[in-house]
Amino acid sequence: MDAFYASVELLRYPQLKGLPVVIGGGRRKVDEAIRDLPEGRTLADIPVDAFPRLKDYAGRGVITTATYPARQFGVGSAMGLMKAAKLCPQAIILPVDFDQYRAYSRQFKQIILDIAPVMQDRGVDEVYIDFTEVPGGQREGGRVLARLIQKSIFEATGLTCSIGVAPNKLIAKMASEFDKPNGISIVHEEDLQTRIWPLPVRKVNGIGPKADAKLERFGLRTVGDIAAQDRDWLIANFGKATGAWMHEVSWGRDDRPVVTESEPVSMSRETTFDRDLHAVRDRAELGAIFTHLCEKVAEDLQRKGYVGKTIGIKLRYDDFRIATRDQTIDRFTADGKAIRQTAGQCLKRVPLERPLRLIGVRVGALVRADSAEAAAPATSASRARTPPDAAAQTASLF
DNA sequence: TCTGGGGTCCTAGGACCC
DNA sequence: TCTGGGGTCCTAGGACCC
Repeated sequence: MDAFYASVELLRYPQLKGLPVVIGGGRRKVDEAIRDLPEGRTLADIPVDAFPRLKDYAGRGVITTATYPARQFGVGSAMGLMKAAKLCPQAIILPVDFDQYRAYSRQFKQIILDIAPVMQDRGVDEVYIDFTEVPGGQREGGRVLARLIQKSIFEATGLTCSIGVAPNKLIAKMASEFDKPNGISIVHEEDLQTRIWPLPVRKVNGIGPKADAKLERFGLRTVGDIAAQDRDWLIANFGKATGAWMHEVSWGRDDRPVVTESEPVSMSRETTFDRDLHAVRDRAELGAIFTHLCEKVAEDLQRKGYVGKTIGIKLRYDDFRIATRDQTIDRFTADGKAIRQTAGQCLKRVPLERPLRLIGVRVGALVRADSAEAAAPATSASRARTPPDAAAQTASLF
């Protein structure tokens, strides 16, 4: 989907069309500014001048989505609000409304499913679709079906998307970025050298900042540069799995199927504070937030019908380093109090001297609540062990 | 005044078992 | 009298993705 969150916001505030708009996460002030907007006859009647501007509301947080006019200023996803405010102070800022995005997400995915049932979920705004067996899926190399999907989604929602059609997921994903927004790109196997090899390695789904930097150190900038290397050389320098994978990918090879169903592995909740908090000085505030996160995860598990037995915490310190601790208990649970109890034990094992920026709670090793496993006590093989108290002096903090 | 939130997968060491 | 080999599970950290 094209600029998904922002596009959904423009559906309710069409007066913002053509303007630089950014969606920024988790800023209470922005939520309040939107709540306090003057009432128009409809949302579409609220004057543009009444909307909050980035320069007045930038704080701790990042941009999740920017409209195309905002991108003209160099503003983009994952950019800090402070930096974005310098590039485009007059941009309008709106808070994230996940419930709304999820609703549109369900809608566009259902439209696709009705046309092409082999669909893999890739988050709220992206899917893989296997056209192979869809009647008419091969017409004009897939373009006819791609057009039908675009048209159906637009007519039902007013949202646009960009589609890449290719022999596998790897190439299709890259192709989907060739013609944005509202475009269709078809890439054939024989287009590898002309259309894929010139791309920077970072365009490969799975090559992130670290791999990019390492490849750069070897002077490898493009996908073609990787393809020109010996498979054995890649393995020698990047490891058995990664090296072999890079070799396959650079030659456009990918045999992963489109997976239509999968079970969740973990569920978590985390929050970044408005200001850094200290385990001792801000103990009460932290404790309340921590308990609340445990309750939220428990609600999530119960609503979706899962139980888990590995409870974990995550801390982000003021210096951005991350610490995680987890503990596996001997019964599956989705109970807030049980989660809080074990998460509290985890907290005792982690250093709490530095100010904290974020705290999170996670439940993993999930099974469906109605499964046989969920009811059974731990087997001897998976018997939980109690880890030692590594930071006993902080034991009383929570 | 840098840098969200919710995920998956991989690696590597250690415990433990047969 | 020197301690093999294979397997699973658990834990911590890290890379990456949307």
